[in-house]
Amino acid sequence: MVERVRAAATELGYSPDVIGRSLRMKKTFQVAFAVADIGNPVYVEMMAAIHEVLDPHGYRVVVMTTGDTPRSTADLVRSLSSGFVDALVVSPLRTDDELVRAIQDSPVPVVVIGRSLAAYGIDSVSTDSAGGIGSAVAHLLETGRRRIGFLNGPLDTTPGEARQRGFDDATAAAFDGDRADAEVAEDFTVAAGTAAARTLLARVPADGTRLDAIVAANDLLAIGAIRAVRELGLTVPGDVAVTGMDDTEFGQFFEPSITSVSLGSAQRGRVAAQIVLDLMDGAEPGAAQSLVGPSLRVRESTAAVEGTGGAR
Amino acid sequence: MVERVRAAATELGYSPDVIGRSLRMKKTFQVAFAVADIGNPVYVEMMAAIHEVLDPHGYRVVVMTTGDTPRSTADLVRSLSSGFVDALVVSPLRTDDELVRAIQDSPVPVVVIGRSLAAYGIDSVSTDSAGGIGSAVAHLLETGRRRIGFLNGPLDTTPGEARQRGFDDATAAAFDGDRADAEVAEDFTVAAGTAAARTLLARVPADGTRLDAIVAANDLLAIGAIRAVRELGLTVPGDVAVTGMDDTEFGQFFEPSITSVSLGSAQRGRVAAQIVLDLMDGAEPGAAQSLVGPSLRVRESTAAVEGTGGAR
DNA sequence: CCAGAAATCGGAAACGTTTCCAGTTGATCG
DNA sequence: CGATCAACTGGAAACGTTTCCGATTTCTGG
Repeated sequence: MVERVRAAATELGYSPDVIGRSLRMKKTFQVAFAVADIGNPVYVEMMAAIHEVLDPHGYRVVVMTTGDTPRSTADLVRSLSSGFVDALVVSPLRTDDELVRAIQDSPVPVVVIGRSLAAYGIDSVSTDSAGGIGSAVAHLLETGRRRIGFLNGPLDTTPGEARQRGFDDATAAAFDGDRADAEVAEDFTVAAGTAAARTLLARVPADGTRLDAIVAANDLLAIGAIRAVRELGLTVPGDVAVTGMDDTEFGQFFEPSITSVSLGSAQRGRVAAQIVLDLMDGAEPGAAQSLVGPSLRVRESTAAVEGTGGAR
Repeated sequence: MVERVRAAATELGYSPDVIGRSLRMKKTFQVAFAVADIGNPVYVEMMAAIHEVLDPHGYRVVVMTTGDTPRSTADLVRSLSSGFVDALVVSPLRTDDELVRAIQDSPVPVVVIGRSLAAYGIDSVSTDSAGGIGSAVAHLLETGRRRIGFLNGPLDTTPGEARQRGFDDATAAAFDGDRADAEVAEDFTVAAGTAAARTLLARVPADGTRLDAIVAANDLLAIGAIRAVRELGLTVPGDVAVTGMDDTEFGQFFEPSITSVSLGSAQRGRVAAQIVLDLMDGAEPGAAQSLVGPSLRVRESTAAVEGTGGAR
């Protein structure tokens, strides 16, 4: 009997109404993914990974944009109380008390991708971007570079802040912060990177040593840096080595291909999605704290220079 | 009184339950966007544009992946009958009768981005990618190129088929198809582009004229082509001019920056979203047929060569 | 001051599903 | 053959909202 009904159901093209079902079951089978800028390749990668994990479990992914203030992100988190999703994955650019409180008060599970909020009992997936910058610096020193410039994005963002700390720590450890110089670009774009890199390259330090390496806080800034280097008639990696961060397709296909620190965006997305599934399955909130380690992908833009060791 | 209630509502952080509301109003305030590969920059751009248009009207965007067969896309369209969205925007790689029928039978408005389905009474937003290829060919001829190769992706896809037709038409019109040669890459990627471009460049035509221009069916293939050209010790645009299609950020920042035919992905997304809004507002289905024209963005990769006119 | 109209208000139905319970049927064992 | 128990079946309640309708109150004009 039951199979005859099933047969008839498929025959007639009947599928149960999701809304009635949701109302009764108090479950929407939807998960929201919220970021400031859905065009950013890093977030696209995360979204694709989240979708990939959640889809087989019957969950749909709803895209939301947060705006770039913690305030608007908090508003969005509060709007979850209207009950259109079963959980939220959010990657905020900046975090403040209001946002933390909104997340803590959320009626549905929330997982944060970005900085660890373990201290507040919030499930989060973080990465060690500071350490990633450190590994880029180490790689440059190992391949014979002597004087390193840092091209960062805005310092009042979570990534900008962490990466700055990473650079300062790494250069302090290596040579007391000497032979290191930093410059902040307007934002994480190629154009801003070119502008800031020009400033960085124009500076002549006291001891007269020229920059022979630039660590950029993401791949777009790295491309900007390469442009600025070439404007001066210098070559990459011959005169100046350049590293990026995020390991985007962009950087892989650029010429020269760009040495980049992968922060495992797809992996972070997958992990966050898995935590969300566990949470909806009744796991203890605030218990999941995951760290996805950075890994350096060495490519052409930091090739050691024959003979001279890369310094001049 | 009503305002006191409103005040109390915000005070207590109350927001009406979306599900109950949807059940009663028979409206979910959600629109689905379905494509085969959400990682593709073109689709990302569309999605961002759709989101941008729909968000202010209170609609959420749900991401779906179709798989790349018309069959799985049709299944997805049929699944709309469960009523989780108010409308669908879909951009199928391939179209067949089953898909057309599924769309016609859909209980909610569907807008197709891709090939025009006006003949079937389906609202669609299309572009003239064939004409776009034509304008690339024309530009190359105007800047003195003499022998043109075409680097296409799979011919059994809607874009691949249209672009091939565009190239054949344009070269037939210009010189009876002489001095033109085509090669099909495995798919629309850099690696496949490099491989196919090698084959293309290796061919020595009867009259001995070497290729001095390559028209690629998208920007990734164009980058692949540039790699293959450089492998032979030739330069772009000096020896060989290269054009791409889609006008991605990728191509803009590549060196040389790539001349590309913009198909207005963002614009197509916006238009589709607007049609969806009209349809949900009671507009006549099947009436909206929009064409977003291609436009050539000339950049470094097709710069005319001084003196020689680019031919050798 | 009253009749009628307008505005306001409260209650009930409806949306489509799942879940629960009571009632019925069928089977098994004493 | 009868009693007990299991399995199955059908009906009703519940989920949270909006909408509709009738009833009550308020307002307006004669």
